[in-house]
Amino acid sequence: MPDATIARLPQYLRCLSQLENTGAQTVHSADLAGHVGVSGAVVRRDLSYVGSYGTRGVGYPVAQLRQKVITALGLATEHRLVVVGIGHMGRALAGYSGFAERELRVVGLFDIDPDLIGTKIGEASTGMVEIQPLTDLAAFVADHEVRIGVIATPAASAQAVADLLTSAGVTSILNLSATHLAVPEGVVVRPVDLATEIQILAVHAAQQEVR
Amino acid sequence: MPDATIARLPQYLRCLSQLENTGAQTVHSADLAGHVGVSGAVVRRDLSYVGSYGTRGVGYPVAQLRQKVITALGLATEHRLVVVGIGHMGRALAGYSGFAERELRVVGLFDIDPDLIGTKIGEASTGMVEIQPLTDLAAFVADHEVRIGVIATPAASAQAVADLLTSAGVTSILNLSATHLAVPEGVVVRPVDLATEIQILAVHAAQQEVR
DNA sequence: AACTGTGAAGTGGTTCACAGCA
DNA sequence: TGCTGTGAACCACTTCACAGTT
Repeated sequence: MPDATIARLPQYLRCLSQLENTGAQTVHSADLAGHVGVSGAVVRRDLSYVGSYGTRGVGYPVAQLRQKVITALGLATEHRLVVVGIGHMGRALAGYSGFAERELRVVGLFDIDPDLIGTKIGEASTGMVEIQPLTDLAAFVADHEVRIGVIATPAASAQAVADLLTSAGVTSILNLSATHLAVPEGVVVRPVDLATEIQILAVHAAQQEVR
Repeated sequence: MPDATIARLPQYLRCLSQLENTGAQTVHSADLAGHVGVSGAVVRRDLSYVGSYGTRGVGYPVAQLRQKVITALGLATEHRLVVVGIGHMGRALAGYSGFAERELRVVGLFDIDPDLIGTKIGEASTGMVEIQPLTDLAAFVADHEVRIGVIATPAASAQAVADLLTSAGVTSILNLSATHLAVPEGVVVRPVDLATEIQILAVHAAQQEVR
């Protein structure tokens, strides 16, 4: 299943949940497409990956489809993750309420700054988490069988953190640190750099200016 | 020029700047490739977009190449941007020191919360910026000819903010709000949703678990 | 008649592999 | 000999278009 499809499934899911609440029985690919901002063809292709069983001439059964998407996304089980580097970005993640509905649970927060250790952050409803010293990271990850780590540290410490995470058993890393990370075979890293995203926009804007 | 290439150019640039400081005259595609984590072929292809003039058998002249990359990225002129929605994410952006070296300048911060209005945030070195009420957004964008906007509001208000931005002249939007935005023709939106990124990692991790 | 499911074509980007040049 | 520049193959995803099904 393409990453692009995985990225769209949660959006379909949100629509499907709303539809189920309103009591709708079926939904057309075009309806979902409209809400998510893609074409009907994309929706049908995406749903074919989750093992779709719509009815030609009718549409998709809302409830069953919703269940299919839920299992495809692995929302049956909770996914534990740790966040390393509790600056503004780390805080934003720790307090992000959107994680709950995706069964993503921030179970550990880590930072090297002694002043931060012991502080509890996050939403009271979704559970506060205490910031722990970086030295406890490896043991914590191993003990709690965490497989997902977020690196929100400055670039200089990112590689060291990645080494810690991977050696402790993390297989998936979200890298917010704007550096390339070297990781062992089998570990998947997704880099996200907001400065780069804006840079791309700036180049587009500059081109538009010329035209 | 592909977006993927634009995204890599700043990374090459960082290497080139370092190399220039160390006094290196030339650099091989393989050297840059190693630092950025791609193949030499990608580097050469990318550099061909910026109008490369390396020497076969020798490599690229560091100083000239650096200049070429700088102009390709439009770093000659400063790009002004506004951030709407000053939660943790908005704060992270406002205070992000990496913007300076890319000539990205946060000139306006906006929020709807009256308690935040007037607060100044950002790094003292790169310039503090005061949070203004959302009602002043359109006028500010038009007056200061801002072309780039970042939406870091909750999903519910994102579309309204996008409408405000585009009608005031913004042509490029970074959408951190996890919703699809409908915008006029010609406006480019880049969606970034950290929850979705982690979701993709979670699906990969789950698959790995099974294997 | 209406809408799904999917081959087939198209698109954007990466990789290969090698000719071209110092 | 060594490294660049690039056509051509390749791959992943999107779009088209239409046959298939109720």
